[in-house]
Amino acid sequence: MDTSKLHNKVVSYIKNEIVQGRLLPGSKLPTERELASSLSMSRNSIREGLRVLENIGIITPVQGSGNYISLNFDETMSEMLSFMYFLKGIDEEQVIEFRWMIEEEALKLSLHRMKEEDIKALKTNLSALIASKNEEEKIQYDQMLHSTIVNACGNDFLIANYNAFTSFMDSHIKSMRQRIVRGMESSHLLEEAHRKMVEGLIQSDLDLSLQGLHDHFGYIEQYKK
Amino acid sequence: MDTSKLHNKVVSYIKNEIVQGRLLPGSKLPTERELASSLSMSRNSIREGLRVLENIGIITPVQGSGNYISLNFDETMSEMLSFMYFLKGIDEEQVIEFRWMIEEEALKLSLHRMKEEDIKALKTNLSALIASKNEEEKIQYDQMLHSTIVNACGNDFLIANYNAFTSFMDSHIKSMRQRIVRGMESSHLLEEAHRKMVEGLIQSDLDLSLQGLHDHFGYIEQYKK
DNA sequence: AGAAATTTGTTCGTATGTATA
DNA sequence: TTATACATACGAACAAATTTC
Repeated sequence: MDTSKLHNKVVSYIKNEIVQGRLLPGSKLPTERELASSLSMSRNSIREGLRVLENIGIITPVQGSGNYISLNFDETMSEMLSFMYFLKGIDEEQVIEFRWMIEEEALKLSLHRMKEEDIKALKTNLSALIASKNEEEKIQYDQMLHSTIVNACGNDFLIANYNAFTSFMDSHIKSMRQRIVRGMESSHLLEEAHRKMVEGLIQSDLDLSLQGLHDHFGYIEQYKK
Repeated sequence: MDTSKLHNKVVSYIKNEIVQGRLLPGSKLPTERELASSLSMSRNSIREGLRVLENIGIITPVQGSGNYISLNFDETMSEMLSFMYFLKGIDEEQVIEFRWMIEEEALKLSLHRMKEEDIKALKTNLSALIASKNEEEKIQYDQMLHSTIVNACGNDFLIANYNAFTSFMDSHIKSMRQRIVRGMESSHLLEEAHRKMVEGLIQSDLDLSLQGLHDHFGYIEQYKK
């Protein structure tokens, strides 16, 4: 870490306190004045460091009370992805392509790692998806179903990536899910794709699951040749 | 974006300037005093906002000169991944698993997207890997070869993820590459794995490429059943 | 080459709004 | 309700690095 800037002193200090187990989620940090005193730096520099920690998702400041350990990185990652999207002018095909990749790999992992409650949740989501009448509901249950699958995969990096990406998609390309849902010529095809995914997961049938995923995203021809 | 805090004013202001195309990479921001004046806030608050922008990777401050648009998110992502790694106590198998997933998907994409120069670079890397005598060199060329493949895949999200992850691995689990290299019982196996990957890519033979990748990471039994 | 001006880095002091006991 | 503790915010000043003349 860059130690040339003074404000990074408090960043690495707090990080280290967390790593050492002396600060846990919910813990209250020393007051800004105390930090300034103990680290021998001004309160302004302390505050600049705290803004970095806040931005990373490590702390949450509460005026009048104090700074608290929070530990939620998804939002920051999502913000960065959003900005990348704008700046690089990334086209939507790349977005779908990436989402497809993540979900395919998650599917492979979840196949053998799903717990009873995950399967139960999947069945519920699928039923709700099929039962839902309007597009808005379909989109909602579609999202929940995919999220359930990925969050059961057991790989924290993959999960964090997906959650950040999902949050990014929902805030900046809201219409994407809608277009995917509409892209399935009839709602029957959409239901069928999800049914395959869920059935495959329950029966540990990878090919069936992947076929469902393929049906779901398959209208992108560029990917997978 | 949270607008309750004053310092976020400058964050959204600069972001918007970039999105509007009025600030490009390399552009110099108005001075802190100018920003303070034009946004009607103190220099201290401006600076807190600039620390956020710096942390995201949007600007790079230069003492005595100014703040400049930079746009490199890899480092921030890498830092967050690092911290996730520490905090969640993620085991190394998950790390390798995630890397494997990324590389496998990148391989599939690169197979049809590699340019002449990429193939040339691959051949060079492979030769250098085979020719290298000591372990340190092997590790270096191993890294370059994998990086070449991923960066040819054409998906910016995947590439950003890989670069962040690579940077994270190299700074926190330096020994991982070493162990992979040593994990191949003889250096012949390591060379063979890479040869398959490169040959497969050149001949558009996906199975051969994937087999090479599998040989490379295959000592993890948990993944891929 | 060197001095002056500019700009970020850092500090101190002060005032205000919010939370908590 | 009051008092205390705390984060939020401002302004002025000096140090250090860079740019300009």
